[in-house]
Amino acid sequence: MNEDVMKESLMTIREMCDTFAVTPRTLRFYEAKELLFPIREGQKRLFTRRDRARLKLILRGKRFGFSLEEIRQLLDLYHMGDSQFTQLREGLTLAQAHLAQMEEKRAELDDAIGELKEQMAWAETRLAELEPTKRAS
Amino acid sequence: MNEDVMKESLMTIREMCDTFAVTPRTLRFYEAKELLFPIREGQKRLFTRRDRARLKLILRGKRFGFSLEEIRQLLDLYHMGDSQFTQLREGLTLAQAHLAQMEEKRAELDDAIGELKEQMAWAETRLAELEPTKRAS
DNA sequence: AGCAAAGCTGACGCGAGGGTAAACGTGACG
DNA sequence: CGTCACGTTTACCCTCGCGTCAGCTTTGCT
Repeated sequence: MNEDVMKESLMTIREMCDTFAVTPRTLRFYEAKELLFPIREGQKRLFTRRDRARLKLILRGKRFGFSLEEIRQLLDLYHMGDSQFTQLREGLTLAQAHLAQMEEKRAELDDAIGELKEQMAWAETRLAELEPTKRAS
Repeated sequence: MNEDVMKESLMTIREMCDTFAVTPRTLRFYEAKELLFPIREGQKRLFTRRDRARLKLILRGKRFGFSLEEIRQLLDLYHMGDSQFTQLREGLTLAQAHLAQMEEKRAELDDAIGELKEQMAWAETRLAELEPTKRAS
């Protein structure tokens, strides 16, 4: 029967959490935000292949700094898209904007790291000045 | 009188905002979090030199990725510190931890940027494959 | 006296969940 | 059959760094 097929393709929330290193709370949160659509067996959620694919994309999107809302739109594009072409083009446009943001962020981070290092060097100099004084007195 | 001295050393919330490019809300928020201690003339806040010095450090700390709570602790160390030595040493220790975090963050960001670029390149390839197909059909 | 601008307090909202409680289900064991 | 221990569900408040809104007083200008 298709029950066997289902058994292999459906995962409980626990299995999902172990597989993807997220908490149950997170999966329920994503469901509430309409990012995932697990089916229900009684009260329990059962996650399909589709949910797993979506979750992978969600986690990847988060690493790229997309907001959950942006990710939801991209996922919707993916599954509702009449034309793969349009999906790809819109996805690319969004990705380009985000790439720019990420590179700007990295530049700021570099500046901050440089400035912090300077401050630390200064502090160490002061420390070196103070320590002998302490010993001498 | 010392009123003149005060006038020079005290700033209204507006002047503070213009000087430091922050909103009134931010200054009130920092006061609520005990990062700033403006004096009151009636119900109006008047910010002292000390507040300005603290605000500078707050904004710098934020650029370094410190939380406001961490910044508060550092500022308290600064003003309450019996020994400058201890202040500097503890500050340095905290700074070292943060520097490590920042560099880790930058590494992750670099990875994400690289991965995103790969994905974009792949998407462009697909687009290039799809576009002629569209024209040919 | 009237009115606008600035300032004040207090409360609620966001994003992306975390934490905890209370209730419900389910399986194993005696 | 009871009950013990879990696992899962819904549901509500907490976080952080403010933004935003409503409603109040205070101040200055005409």
